[in-house]
Amino acid sequence: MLLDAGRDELAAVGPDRLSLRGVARRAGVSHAAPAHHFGGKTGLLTALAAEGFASLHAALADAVGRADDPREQLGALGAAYADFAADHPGEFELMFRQSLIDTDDPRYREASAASYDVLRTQVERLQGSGWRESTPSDELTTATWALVHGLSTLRIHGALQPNAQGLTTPDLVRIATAVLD
Amino acid sequence: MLLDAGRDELAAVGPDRLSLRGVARRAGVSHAAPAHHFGGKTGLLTALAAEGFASLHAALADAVGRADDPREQLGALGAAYADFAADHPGEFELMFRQSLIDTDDPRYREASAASYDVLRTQVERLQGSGWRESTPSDELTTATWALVHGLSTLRIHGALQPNAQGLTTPDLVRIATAVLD
DNA sequence: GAGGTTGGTTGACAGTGTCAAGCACATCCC
DNA sequence: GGGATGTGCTTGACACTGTCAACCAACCTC
Repeated sequence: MLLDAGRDELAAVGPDRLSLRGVARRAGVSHAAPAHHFGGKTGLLTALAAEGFASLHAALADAVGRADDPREQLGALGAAYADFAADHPGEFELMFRQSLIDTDDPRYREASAASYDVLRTQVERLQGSGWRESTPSDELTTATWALVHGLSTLRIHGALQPNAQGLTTPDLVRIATAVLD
Repeated sequence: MLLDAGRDELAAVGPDRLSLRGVARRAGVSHAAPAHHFGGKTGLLTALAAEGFASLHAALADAVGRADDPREQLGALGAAYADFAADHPGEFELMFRQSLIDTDDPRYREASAASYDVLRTQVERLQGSGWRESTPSDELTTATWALVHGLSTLRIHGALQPNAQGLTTPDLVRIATAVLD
């Protein structure tokens, strides 16, 4: 499958160095087959990004299901997000590179919105039990997402904080919950 | 100046589509001059990223100087960070793309560490006056940076939250301080 | 004035995305 | 059965890219 080859190439070299011809070599097809099938490089990358959001969505939904207490569920969500970013850095980076993908693609929009909804629902559930009731839920969702997203990306890029490279996912969750409580 | 042309090209097309030959055309020199001068594409991009961190550092230091109250200073820091990201999205994106630059470059390391130090100093000053005393200062700095960084990048990419496109910098600061207080 | 350093130029090379043209093969319609 | 229509892919070309070796013209230093 061409998408599998693309995912492998993405994991191997990252979104910047991914080439259609490399994907074609990996899949054992001619150099122009990927572009033909997906309409161009943007098409393949968009499909991979949408697939990435679908995987993230599955991981988030799974994380929510594993915990009982709403507060633990939110922590599990954050942990799943950070783990996904660390385990699939190529896909994760691609998912937010609007210069490489077509953000108007319906499958991409749908997949990213579904992930967002998992978090929003969880934040609203937690607010329903009294947590930060006075903050508008969309703003609180944005802040939560930004915090987890920022921690995840800064850990991947690892450029800024001198000590951030060694942070484990439980460390990140602890830092985030300390701020959010 | 070759760096000026690089900065212009970065602002015009972004880090992904920047080409050395485009920079050369803009500067009116031969196609190989930029690579010759900076040792390769990575060299030019690293120089631009370091320059970007120097600009960010200047903006942050300036923001701290404009306010009196330590809490207001932290808000001003966040606003300056978000404004920088919004005003120079190409440079900002490049500064965190470790696949495009040489993160071991001493000037890059120094410039990014200087920006981080401004925030760390401010967080410690605020903790000295009683704010979140029990949280380790490096973790609190990391969380603050991650929150502001996440808000800034998500606003630039604008992909996730349905409503995040219209958020102004004061909105972001309000959201961040509501969470951090 | 010789020798080196600095800051370029020119021309080539392999690799890239894209596109038009074609080709094999399956499926449908009669 | 026999075309017609599509689908999935190949082939070959094109312009563009980063990199590299070779060369060159100042300029400074001794």
